[in-house]
Amino acid sequence: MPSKADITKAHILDAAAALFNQQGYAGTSMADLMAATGLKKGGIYNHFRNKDDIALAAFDLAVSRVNAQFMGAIRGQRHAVDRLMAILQVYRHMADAPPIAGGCPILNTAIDSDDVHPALRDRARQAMDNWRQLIHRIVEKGKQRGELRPDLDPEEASTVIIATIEGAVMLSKLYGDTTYMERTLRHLQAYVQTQRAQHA
Amino acid sequence: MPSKADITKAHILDAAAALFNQQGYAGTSMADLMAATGLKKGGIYNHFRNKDDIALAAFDLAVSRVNAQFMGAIRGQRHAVDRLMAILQVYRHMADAPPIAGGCPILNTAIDSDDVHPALRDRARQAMDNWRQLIHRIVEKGKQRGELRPDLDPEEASTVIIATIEGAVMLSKLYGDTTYMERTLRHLQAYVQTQRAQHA
Amino acid sequence: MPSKADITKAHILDAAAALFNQQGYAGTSMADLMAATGLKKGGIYNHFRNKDDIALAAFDLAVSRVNAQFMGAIRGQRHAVDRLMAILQVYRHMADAPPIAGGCPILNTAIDSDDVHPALRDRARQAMDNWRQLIHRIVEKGKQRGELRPDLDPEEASTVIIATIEGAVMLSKLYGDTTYMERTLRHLQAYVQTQRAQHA
Amino acid sequence: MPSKADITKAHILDAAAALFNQQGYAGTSMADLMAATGLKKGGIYNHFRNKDDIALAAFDLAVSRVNAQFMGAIRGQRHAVDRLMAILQVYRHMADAPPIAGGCPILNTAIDSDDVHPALRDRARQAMDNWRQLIHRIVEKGKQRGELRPDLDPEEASTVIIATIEGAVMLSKLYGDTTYMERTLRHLQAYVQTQRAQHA
DNA sequence: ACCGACGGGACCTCCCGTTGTT
DNA sequence: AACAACGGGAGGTCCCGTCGGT
Repeated sequence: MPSKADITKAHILDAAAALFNQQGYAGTSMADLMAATGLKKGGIYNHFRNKDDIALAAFDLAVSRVNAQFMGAIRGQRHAVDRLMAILQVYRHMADAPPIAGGCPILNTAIDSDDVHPALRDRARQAMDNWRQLIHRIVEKGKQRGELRPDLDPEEASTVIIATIEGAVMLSKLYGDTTYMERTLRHLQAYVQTQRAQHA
Repeated sequence: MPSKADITKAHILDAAAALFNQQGYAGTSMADLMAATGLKKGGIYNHFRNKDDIALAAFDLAVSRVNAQFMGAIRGQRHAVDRLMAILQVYRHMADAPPIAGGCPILNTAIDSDDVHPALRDRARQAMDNWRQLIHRIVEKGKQRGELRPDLDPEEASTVIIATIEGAVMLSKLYGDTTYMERTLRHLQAYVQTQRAQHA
Repeated sequence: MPSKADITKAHILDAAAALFNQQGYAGTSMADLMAATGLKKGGIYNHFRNKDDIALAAFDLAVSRVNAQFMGAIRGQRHAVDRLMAILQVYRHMADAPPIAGGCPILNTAIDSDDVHPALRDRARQAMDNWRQLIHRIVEKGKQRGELRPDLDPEEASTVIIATIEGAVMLSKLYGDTTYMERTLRHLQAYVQTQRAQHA
Repeated sequence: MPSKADITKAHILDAAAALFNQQGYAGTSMADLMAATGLKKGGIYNHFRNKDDIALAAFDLAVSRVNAQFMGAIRGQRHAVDRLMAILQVYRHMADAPPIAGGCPILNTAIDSDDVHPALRDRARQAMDNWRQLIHRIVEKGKQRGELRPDLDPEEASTVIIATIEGAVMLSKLYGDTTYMERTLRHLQAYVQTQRAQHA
């Protein structure tokens, strides 16, 4: 049973997540937040200590939205290859119903916060760690189960997959054209299939 | 014979390129530029109309620095595979002597300017176009010469290579660890080698 | 029941009306307003969007102050000649208790805004229209009632009276000497008396 | 034989007179002057110590232009009434070929400088004195010669004529409509004719 | 005699955060 | 819990004037 405070706080974070993800930390003002939430300054500062506080919580919300998509996608899949393919599939349809406006929050925050906002950068690192470990575990477990080639390095697999996806997210966003994402996903799908263990 | 104005302007752009690339457009203030250049506002505004003007010129400078590295790297190479490998090699040693502080200016500007600064975003698009076409031409010519597999799609190759590199730049920067770049480069090198045409 | 905001806003406009009327639009800075109101920038910008907004509202206030004097003066008078004389009388005693420091706001704004500030100039036109119509109506009604000569042109009468008064305001202000105003009023009073209808 | 310095100085003053007369002292920047003259800052400051210096000299130039029109108009006239009518006539055709853009420089400067720029205000006073004395002398001499009514007060005549004209200048400028000037001139011409001495 | 480069400061506006009030 | 009012400062831009060069 959410209290009124929780509802307002969630409402603020919902708007803040979109704004910060699109405009960046320095590019988003409290006035932007006031306009987006319909609240006045006092109404916002009742729930957060300062702009930093909002940005950090909004980042967490944005990441959790994206993660929810991953979790939903891999839930039904048991085989490591299927799980990896499911993750890739998430990005194929992300343009249609994005979990958060403005592209990948981890990528955005990593670029935006670097050299500027250590607290945010640490959050971005942590979120990236979680994502890397998600893929890492899938690969590790797939190897144990004999679903993936035994010589596949989980570190390299997770790094390559994530790097390629993030680069594709950037390209598609920069051009406003999902073609770049699709080309990249095709490549990654082929790569993943290549890692499938060969049955004797 | 560069005039004093040219020297000062170059000095401003040198500082601005580093600042904007690290802190972003909104995150960089004219006061930052004053501190970095040692000039006062009057001295800076004598050479540029406004902050936008500086940011755009600084971006061009940063991109030209990176491009210069590419051009130098592929100059000695004739074979398409060698040329692509040379480009990858540039990123292997980029951490040691970066052409510009703060990482890839195209990536940074693409993320920073999106939804916020159309003029900068257009510059980023244009710079990205140039880079894509560089790789595209190498692949195209390589196919014509029979150096690369005839079924290799130049669009996909350029997209995949760039996306993966940019993602790796982001990862290495986020963690302050070149391991991610190295892993990714290893993967890309293998990918490029795979595209080499098989002689009968 | 005026809210605190209304009081502060009125306080700002009171100071702004005097400042703009004396120093002009370009000659009055927000720092001047801060000093005159005792408020800081945040306090002022909470009530007005920008300097223009303040200047326009301050002009309206200044004009309304002057108009109030006219209305009070002609209230007790029924005869057209008496009404016109009452208006002239207002200027006779204006130096003792000016409704607004700095002289006639319409004159000041007309000169100050011309070729420079279209919005202010339009306000000045509108205020001048109101004033002209006030005199115009007095003359028109006086003719209908047979109080004024039937050959008197209301347009010319209002134009001449206003032009002469404004010129006198300028002269008296320029020299800091009400003699010029008094001479002019004497002339206008004689002019008005001349327009009285001759009874058979 | 004007030196090059004189030519440049006159060129600057020519532009400055128009700018200051239209935009006022505070509303005119050195950058405006640079754009209008085609000179750079150094070129202007070679001939004037500062902005004040330019404004004062430009005002003198503007006034001398207007005065030249008066002098030319009354030169051919010997009778006092004819001379006064000639002065009025100057304003009738001023809209067609104004001696200086922006209206009467004395009026503009009187309003613009009041409460703000004592040096400029003193110049405006002095220019106004000259003008008043011009009319004063015409009236005085006209009375001595028996051309004007012996009971006409030169002080009142000059004050009324000037005040009315200046008010009309303001009205015509404010509305961008010479009708107001024409109505007022008609009134003043009738007034002047009334002052003609009655021959026995 | 004119231009070029620059200092140092004022300009208006917007910023984030705090306080008092309802 | 929300708003209204405000402080104090930083934001980018433009200002006037100086000085070295040519």
